[in-house]
Amino acid sequence: MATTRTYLGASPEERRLARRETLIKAACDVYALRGYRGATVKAICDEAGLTERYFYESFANNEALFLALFQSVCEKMLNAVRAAGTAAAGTPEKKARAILTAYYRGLQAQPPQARVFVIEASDVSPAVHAIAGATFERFTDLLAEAWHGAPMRLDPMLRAGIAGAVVQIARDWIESGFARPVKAVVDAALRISSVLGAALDETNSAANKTKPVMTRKSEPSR
Amino acid sequence: MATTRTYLGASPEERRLARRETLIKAACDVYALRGYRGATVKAICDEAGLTERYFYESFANNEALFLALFQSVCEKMLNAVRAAGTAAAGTPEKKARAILTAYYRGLQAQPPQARVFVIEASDVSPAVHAIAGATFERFTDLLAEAWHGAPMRLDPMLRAGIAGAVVQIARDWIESGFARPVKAVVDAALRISSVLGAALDETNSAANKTKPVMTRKSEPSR
DNA sequence: TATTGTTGACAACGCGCATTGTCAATTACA
DNA sequence: TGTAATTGACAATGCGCGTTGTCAACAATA
Repeated sequence: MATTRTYLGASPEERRLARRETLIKAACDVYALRGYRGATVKAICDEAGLTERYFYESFANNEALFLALFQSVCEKMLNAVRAAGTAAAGTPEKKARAILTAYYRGLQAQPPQARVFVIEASDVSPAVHAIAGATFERFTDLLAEAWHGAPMRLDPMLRAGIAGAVVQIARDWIESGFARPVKAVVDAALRISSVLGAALDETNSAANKTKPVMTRKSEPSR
Repeated sequence: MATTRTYLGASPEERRLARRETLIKAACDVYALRGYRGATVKAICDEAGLTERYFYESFANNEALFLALFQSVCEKMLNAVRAAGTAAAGTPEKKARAILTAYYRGLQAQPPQARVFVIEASDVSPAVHAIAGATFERFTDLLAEAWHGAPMRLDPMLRAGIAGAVVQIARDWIESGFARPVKAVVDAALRISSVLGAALDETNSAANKTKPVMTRKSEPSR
């Protein structure tokens, strides 16, 4: 029962990876249709046209699949957003607007996925929660950099607040069925994120090289 | 099998309500200890010293109990916060600070409950989600009123953003084990909420009596 | 004290789903 | 073409927990 032969023109590894991809795509559809909670292993396998055995061949369980998918989605989102920020020339506000517009447009382009990955993801599991947190730390750093013009140390609580605002706006927008134009959504997020410009100017005017002396005792990241 | 006798000095209704209260208190402890997901009906009943029969006598299911408890917690929180805002005299900023301080202090006073009701509550069920949403609409209205000096129509997206910021700051703070002083937390939230002052002055300078003419097409509440 | 409402301990059933196992049909290769 | 790897369909098991039901022990009233 070794696994060594080519089959249908593909090596064992190729077949395994192909199945893995098939499962991921199927899972994405099922998540979008039923939500993560309602997505049973069987439903995903049916959608993929594969059996449970091949599910467990590539993933320890449903959560592991979701985690892999979520991680990839987050990376893509961050890349798109970073690119938009880099491409945008002009005032800090224009850069920040470009970042936020890229984010919300990305959601609007994939409504079912947006629902799953923005609204449901946070409480799928601690691991997913951690990825979401790290992703939005980076997202907010990009925003701060846009407003300030250079990489920036941010107060963790302020960063959390901005991230929370951006995400909550996304949630409400998604739940409303994208009832409002992107511009209105971006405007609200932009207005809130603008405190990054002011806040940074106040507290860290020259703190991007030397660490501030009055730093807090500890910094539990999340 | 009518239920009419006094028993241990209490009428049937009194006994039923006493059991209900016992269950609610027990549930609160179990939620705090294991989280909502880990709180089985049996665990709550064991903690209460009652049997499952009496659970279903007062609640349709676990979620119904949580909903009742959550609703009461939200009401108390809003009352406390409203009182703090009313009591605080002085500049808009001082009023807003009083509101936020009351909120975060309230969380700090009950760490396990804070974890459950701030972090877990949102995704217990759609009904709970709705309560949470409505609560923070009102919370943000209080903040806006503090900043502006009078009740105010708020852009829904802006309101969502502010609410998201306040809550996300709370979440991070709780997950850090309340690592930072309340003042630092309040400062961050206050800074973000300050856009309410600016935003309202811009868009609705005299709109608290007549509805603004340029109102948006529709307003899907959430 | 006898009867009946009331309570607590606990068994029993059902359901959904994850996870593993069986077996015949299909495909590659010697 | 025959043998062994590979696959798909599907049954079988196990587990957790919600929910309902049983029955003996306890308390109140006539």
